[in-house]
Amino acid sequence: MPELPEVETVRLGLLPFMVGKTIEGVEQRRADLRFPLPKDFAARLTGRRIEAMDRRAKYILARLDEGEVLVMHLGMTGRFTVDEANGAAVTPGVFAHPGTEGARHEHIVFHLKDGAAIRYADARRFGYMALVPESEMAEHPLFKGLGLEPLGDDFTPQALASVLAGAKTPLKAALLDQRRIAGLGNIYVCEALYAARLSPVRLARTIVTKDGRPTERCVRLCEAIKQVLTDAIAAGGSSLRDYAHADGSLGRFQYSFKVYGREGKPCPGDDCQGVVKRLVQSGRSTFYCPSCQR
DNA sequence: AAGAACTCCTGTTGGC
DNA sequence: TGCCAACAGGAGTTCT
Repeated sequence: MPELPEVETVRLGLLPFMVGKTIEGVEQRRADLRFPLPKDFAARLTGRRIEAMDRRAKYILARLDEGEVLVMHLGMTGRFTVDEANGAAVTPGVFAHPGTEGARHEHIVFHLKDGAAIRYADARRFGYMALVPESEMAEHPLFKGLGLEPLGDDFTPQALASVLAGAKTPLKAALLDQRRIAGLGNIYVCEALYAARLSPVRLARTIVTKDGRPTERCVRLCEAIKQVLTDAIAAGGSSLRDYAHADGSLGRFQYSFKVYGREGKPCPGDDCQGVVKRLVQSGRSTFYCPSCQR
């Protein structure tokens, strides 16, 4: 569920509570999430100090002293809440659920030495955590095949062209493929394609020249991806099912959706009379305007 | 070997 | 109101 902007929002929210802190203990309430949790997970974390928290694609990376990295992926329903040392509860991100709803699926709690607790709940358990030595990150299966970082300096029209060149798959599927670009999900692919006025059905290779150079469409798409993600992060990400409970810590970008979830509504384009259409591509909903996205 | 379909799991929603 | 199918922000595995 969380895509890059939501993961980034969660990371920023956790940052002040976790960086520089030492883990006093870990409650692990089940052996696995999507995958088995690391062997001796709690023991290996206990006593470690969190030196930094970074993000790669949709992964949050907590860099620990002694050289390991705690890798966290939220899957579809992963969410963190923080019990502050002073007893207040904070939700650093966009996935707050009111009341006690989340407690049933609370699988992991990190207790910090300063008294704070970082709680991880995940109803569907598509999230996962791993412990990877810093030196093995680049070669680790989770990261080895990961594609371009869309907000990185090296995400250029040429770089985008190079990962789309020759791809016979529709643009929608290509942009969801984390081996090409890492961090986009269903919402932001739809929104970026709309912003670039490109059809999700168009074959990816058709925005790359025969010799692998970006076409004007590819340049537009590159810009659109960066813009949509940047705007979404600035808005604190998107909160869908829980947006009605907005309390200031929830994302606001859902109010800026142009096409996502807007089937049957008029295209928001200034001089477009089109209607937003929904179709299914590789089992996922795609929303787009057939009139102005070509 | 690329690309699409299936799969994991639980909760919510919309249509009858 | 109740029931149930469809669907949900992801992505690894298995098929074709």
